[in-house]
Amino acid sequence: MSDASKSLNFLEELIEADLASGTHGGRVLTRFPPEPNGYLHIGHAKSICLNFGLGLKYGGGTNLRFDDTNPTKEEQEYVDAIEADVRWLGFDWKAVLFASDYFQTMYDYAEFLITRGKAYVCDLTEAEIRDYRGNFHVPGKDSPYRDRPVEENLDFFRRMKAGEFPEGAKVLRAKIDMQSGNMNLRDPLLYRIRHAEHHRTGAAWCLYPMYDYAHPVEDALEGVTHSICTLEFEDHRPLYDWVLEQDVEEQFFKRPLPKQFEFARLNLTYTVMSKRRLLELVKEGHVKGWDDPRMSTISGLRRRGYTPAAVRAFAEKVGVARRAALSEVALLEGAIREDLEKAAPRRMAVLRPLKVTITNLAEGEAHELTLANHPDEGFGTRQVTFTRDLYIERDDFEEVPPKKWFRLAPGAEVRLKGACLIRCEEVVKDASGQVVELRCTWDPASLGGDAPDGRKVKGTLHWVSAVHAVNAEVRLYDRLFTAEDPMDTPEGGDWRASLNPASLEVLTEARLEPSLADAKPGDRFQFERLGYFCADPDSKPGAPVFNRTVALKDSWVKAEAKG
RNA sequence: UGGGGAGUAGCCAAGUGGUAAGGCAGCAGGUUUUGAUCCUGCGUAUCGAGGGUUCGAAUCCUUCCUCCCCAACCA
Repeated sequence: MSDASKSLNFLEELIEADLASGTHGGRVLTRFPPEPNGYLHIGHAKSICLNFGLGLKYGGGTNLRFDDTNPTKEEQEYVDAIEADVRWLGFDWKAVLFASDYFQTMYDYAEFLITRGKAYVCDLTEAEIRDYRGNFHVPGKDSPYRDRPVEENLDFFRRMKAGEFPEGAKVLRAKIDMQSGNMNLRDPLLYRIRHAEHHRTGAAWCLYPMYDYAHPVEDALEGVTHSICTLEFEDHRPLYDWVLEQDVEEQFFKRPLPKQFEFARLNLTYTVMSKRRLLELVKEGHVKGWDDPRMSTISGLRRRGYTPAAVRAFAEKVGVARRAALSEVALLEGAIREDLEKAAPRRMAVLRPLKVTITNLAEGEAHELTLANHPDEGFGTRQVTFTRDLYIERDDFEEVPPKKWFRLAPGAEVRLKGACLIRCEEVVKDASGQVVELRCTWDPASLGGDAPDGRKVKGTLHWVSAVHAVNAEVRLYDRLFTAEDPMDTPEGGDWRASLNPASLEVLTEARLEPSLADAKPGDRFQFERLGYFCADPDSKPGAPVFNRTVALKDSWVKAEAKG
């Protein structure tokens, strides 16, 4: 994948500069630090590919570290799902670690900060703290507890740990600068009391560290060299550095200290990308679950039929930079088409069946045909049966064909893929005028696909034999939102307003060629002329359910639209 | 009336003073038993705007404009 001519992104440049100057002794260690409070989405996939990619490229590896510092939100279920998603994407971590692994060290370092007069126990209420903090235009004012003596701070902090105080009664704060223009430096909270069961440490602690304190400590303890996060943490960088730099005698952290770098998070058109919004979609029933194929979650993409390689290729194509960007889903769709074009075996499937009778073929007469599984002969062949009763796609027939119509129409001749040429002789309608059957004749001389007399047909249709076909459910997905940026709502608007009511269409009458009868969940195919499809976990032997991953590009719809 | 960032074609994104890579999308044509794939060709990008420095500026200086992030005991 790495082409010598390919330019480096800014993080690779930074790392190579550090490597050249020997800043970290030639070492590179990155980390991917999810909070186990939800499922990973395509935005996380970008971060995973970035962090693990860098770890791989520069030989140092990457830690998977769960930032489990808030027991009220985190669960083991999410830990398991996140590990599975990272593995599915194809990455291997150097170690699986947890912020909770460091709770004792973090506590010890906090006592150290207190001892050095760098942190204090504050008794202000939550509302008071907010009030004292000021705002963008008004500087904060010092807490009345700011100059509490060291011994008193230590005593209170230990008693906080011992569980003597209720939640909210006291917090530990860094003593930095209540006047700072950077709100993060106005004596940020380091610890808060939570009498809650933690998914890993149980009831061992009732004191939990805040992200801004925990994160740099974790990175330093693990020897992370480049701590890569998204742009919104930019203003937190001075605090990240402050926390580590208080260790002046280097008792806690080895040098050099890790450094934080920020990149722009991924945004995709026609979708939402925050855990909170995704959770709302699930809870409010707009989708069927975290792994609904319309979701931008990794589990959703997987169920939709995306391959890990396609997601990785997408992450590579979208690039890394520091400017907030909104990437087009078309890039993601292009990535999966590109991968599946090479990898997916071809099959014939009729989504909306229209009956075709070959009138000059005897009842019971059958021709066994051999079809290639892929343009690449290495994929081998399979047998299908051509009989008198067939189904073709309803969309492939027009009673009054538009200009440049290559498909079937009264009197028109087309090729049935891998079979023969047929001509439409008669259109049968029901009482309501609906076309219910096409009576056609075939040219026996064209068996195999071409007419010996050299006459050409422009259209080739996919088809299945009625008696041999297996019935299936096929789910067609469209974008979940109709707005490019659902979050960019007009004044007072709700992002849900642009939810696409037609994002899912379930087809229950699809007919598939028999080789698809026992498709296993996760099996991917190209249904000729339609798109790429993936067998859903809802499939049963003999009763497959397919999800459309992405449709094939279709220049006919454009030509038709233009007239 | 604070602090921190960012502005290069429809969307991403290289470029780090020497005269604007690449990908995606789009358009046109060719091949084709998938209107797919594949192949070929196609973009005057006022490099956010003005001013300046320089033989030479997307790159340096300056003024201005626009957009994003920050006021959880979330991460």
